[in-house]
Amino acid sequence: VILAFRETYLTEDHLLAPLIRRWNGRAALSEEDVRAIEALPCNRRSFPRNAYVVREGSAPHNCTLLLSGFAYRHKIIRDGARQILSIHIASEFVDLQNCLLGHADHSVQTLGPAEVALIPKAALVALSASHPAIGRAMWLDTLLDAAIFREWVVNLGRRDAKARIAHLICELAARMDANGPAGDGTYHFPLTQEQLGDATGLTSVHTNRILQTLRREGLINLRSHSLEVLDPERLRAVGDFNDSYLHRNAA
Amino acid sequence: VILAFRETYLTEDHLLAPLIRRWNGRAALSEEDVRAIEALPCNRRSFPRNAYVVREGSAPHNCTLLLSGFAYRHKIIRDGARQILSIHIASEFVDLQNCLLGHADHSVQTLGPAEVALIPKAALVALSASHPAIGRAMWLDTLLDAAIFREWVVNLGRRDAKARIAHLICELAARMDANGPAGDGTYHFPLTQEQLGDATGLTSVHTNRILQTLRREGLINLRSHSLEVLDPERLRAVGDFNDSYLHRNAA
DNA sequence: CGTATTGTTGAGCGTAGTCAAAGTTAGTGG
DNA sequence: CCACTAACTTTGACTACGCTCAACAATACG
Repeated sequence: VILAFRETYLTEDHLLAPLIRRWNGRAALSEEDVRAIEALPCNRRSFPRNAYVVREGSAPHNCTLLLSGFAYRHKIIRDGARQILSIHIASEFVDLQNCLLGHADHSVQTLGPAEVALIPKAALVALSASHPAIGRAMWLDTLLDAAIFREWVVNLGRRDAKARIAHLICELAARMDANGPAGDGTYHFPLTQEQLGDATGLTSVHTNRILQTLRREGLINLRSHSLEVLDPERLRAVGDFNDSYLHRNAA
Repeated sequence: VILAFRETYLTEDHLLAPLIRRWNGRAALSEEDVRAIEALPCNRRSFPRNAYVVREGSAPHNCTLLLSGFAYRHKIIRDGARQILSIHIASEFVDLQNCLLGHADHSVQTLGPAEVALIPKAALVALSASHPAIGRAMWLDTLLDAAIFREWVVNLGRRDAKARIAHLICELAARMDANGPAGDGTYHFPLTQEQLGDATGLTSVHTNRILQTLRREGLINLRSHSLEVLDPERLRAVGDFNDSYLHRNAA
């Protein structure tokens, strides 16, 4: 609404419109920038649930923008245990780092069915060099990614199981609120309890027990793939959640 | 040696020479790029041990390049517990993210005395826009940072105490090897056991016990601030360490 | 040389893990 | 549409890794 004047030259039905909208929301892109993004070669692709988008060790030549659905990144360690590194929602890149890194150091998988746009990494790198505002937007995306990783380090290293799970729920809710207009505290929550455990460094059994106490205490209602945050303020307190690491005002 | 032809236009005694050398080591910078870096406004500053370089919540207008010594980044959570997020060695930026993020989401502190170069963040941002190769180098620095954070997430989430500590030691040794020509398996290791615990999500008491078993098993020799890696291969096995996440060949 | 910091040890405890089984839900094919 | 199956969730009993608290020893430093 406020940004309407900026958007006169946006093509709403372009495949990359969600990306342009997200970047434009923090610092205005010039019309030339927008045209250059719209001119990127890209392909739409659909994935079923649990499909691998990127495999650890591979050398992808595309970057993947998530258009709809959810995806997660993870590493498998020697003994077969899995650690989830991040959860991604629509309009985010799931593997922007592969623009400059030669091989993928972790895998990316869908949660539920998802649609993506594949963009050749060479085209993105060239664009970042020729259009400084876009280069800056990609760099900032990387910085925001890293800020979330740092908070996860804290979550795993220094919070107990209940706080870890509450924190993760708060983070996802906050990020989804930022994307859509949100409102009623109800979210699509696509993680199984096993995946939630793999994201928080816990077993699925213990995750289950903690979720029961969060339910019993009237903080959340989570069943099937639907999450209801009943008492956001207390949940944030339990999870020691402070959204400043998300840098919502960053430009 | 191999890069000698590139380095004819490098000024070896410039304050930012370590930075130029590091960046030049992965992808050749043009003479114009090097001149632009050398023209950056910057100030040398010395810090004593345990000095705060950046405080969480502040809005710095400089970025800090570590010239000598060590520094670490950390967050303090509500109950006072500390989580160390990363350890930095000479020639690395300790807070490059503050170029684009408005406020620091964590603190940076020295280990031992350290010398730094302070560069106005506005100058770095401008340079990244006007010189694509430099913008790319900064973006890559951020990506490498993030890759290490991801590995730490795995370390904290899915490895037991012994593997966590072994892994951290392997990582630091590998990064120091990459910097200096290294060789004999002896390193300056500036962390106290309490700090080592804060980096691995453990208490100092348990860290102490684990270090004793690593010593007893003939893997390392760590006393005072001197680390000797006695059996690198077995240490890597114990720590489930694979250096591919460090992307040593990235350009 | 004295004091603060860092490292070491012991005893007891608690959070989270393991293993195994049963219950529930969702998805698939006849 | 229902039956069957696979995936996911829940429960219980037992275990263990790492924490807490407290005291003491060694080292570094002014």
